[in-house]
Amino acid sequence: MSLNDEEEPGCVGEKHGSAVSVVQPADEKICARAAGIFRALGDLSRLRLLSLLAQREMCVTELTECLQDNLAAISQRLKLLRAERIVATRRQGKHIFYRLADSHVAHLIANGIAHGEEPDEQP
Amino acid sequence: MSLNDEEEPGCVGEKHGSAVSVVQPADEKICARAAGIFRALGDLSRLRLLSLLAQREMCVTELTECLQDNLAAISQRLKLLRAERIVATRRQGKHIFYRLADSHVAHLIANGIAHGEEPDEQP
DNA sequence: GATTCACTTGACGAAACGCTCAAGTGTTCT
DNA sequence: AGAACACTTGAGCGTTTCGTCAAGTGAATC
Repeated sequence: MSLNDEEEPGCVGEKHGSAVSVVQPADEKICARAAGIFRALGDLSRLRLLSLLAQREMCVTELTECLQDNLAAISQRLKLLRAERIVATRRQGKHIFYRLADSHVAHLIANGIAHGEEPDEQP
Repeated sequence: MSLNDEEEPGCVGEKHGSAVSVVQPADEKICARAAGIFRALGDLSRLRLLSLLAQREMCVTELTECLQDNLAAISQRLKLLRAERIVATRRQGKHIFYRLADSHVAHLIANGIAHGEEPDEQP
């Protein structure tokens, strides 16, 4: 006989081979958009940049100073973040100011970093 | 004279070249951990998988059915998600059940997908 | 204890990514 | 108009990532 308490090895009470209670993943387009955002946030350099923009609006030169990095590299990162509509821009004379595009993105970043702060959780 | 309303082109009211009000990015380790999590979530296949685990615990075979994909591919994805401590496992006889590792991760995923649902926001 | 089921893992090639350099655009100042 | 400033962009290149295949592990069953 079987050693475990379950009546059968079937996962959800259904026979294994049959696709009876197949759970559907979230809508494809929605998932793709979400994955795009997560991918954009999933790079240390970009996330550092965003953690600055989460504090306040900044122009590219200022970001370059704060991050101590190559101007072109930062511009490339901003380009990607713009493409994912994670940041928005505003021109003022010679400067172009970047900010987080919306509050939703801001929350996502804040939550992610908050999670990063935690030592670990295991209930 | 200048065409814009600002008194000077300086970004934050400070002269541009000087690093007076240099904002610091979030702590390095924390950022790195957060970026790691975001990177792991930033892949369509993995996010689809996680959107299933957000609904309930599942074993690998069941995930394979739901996602209609190669077993080894899914196992590799799970390996990565395990390494980032985004999912946790539980063995029961021959089956290994996967679930989201903690509620924080669950929220992050839910928020990301919720954002993906929105048409757009521009205040 | 040998076989089957349910996975996991290592290796390899293809594709995606991120950085750097050099050149280009747009705006302001002289 | 020309020079200077503040970026942006395209191309090239080394690195990383992903999926696939074949082989390996561990628990249950025969």
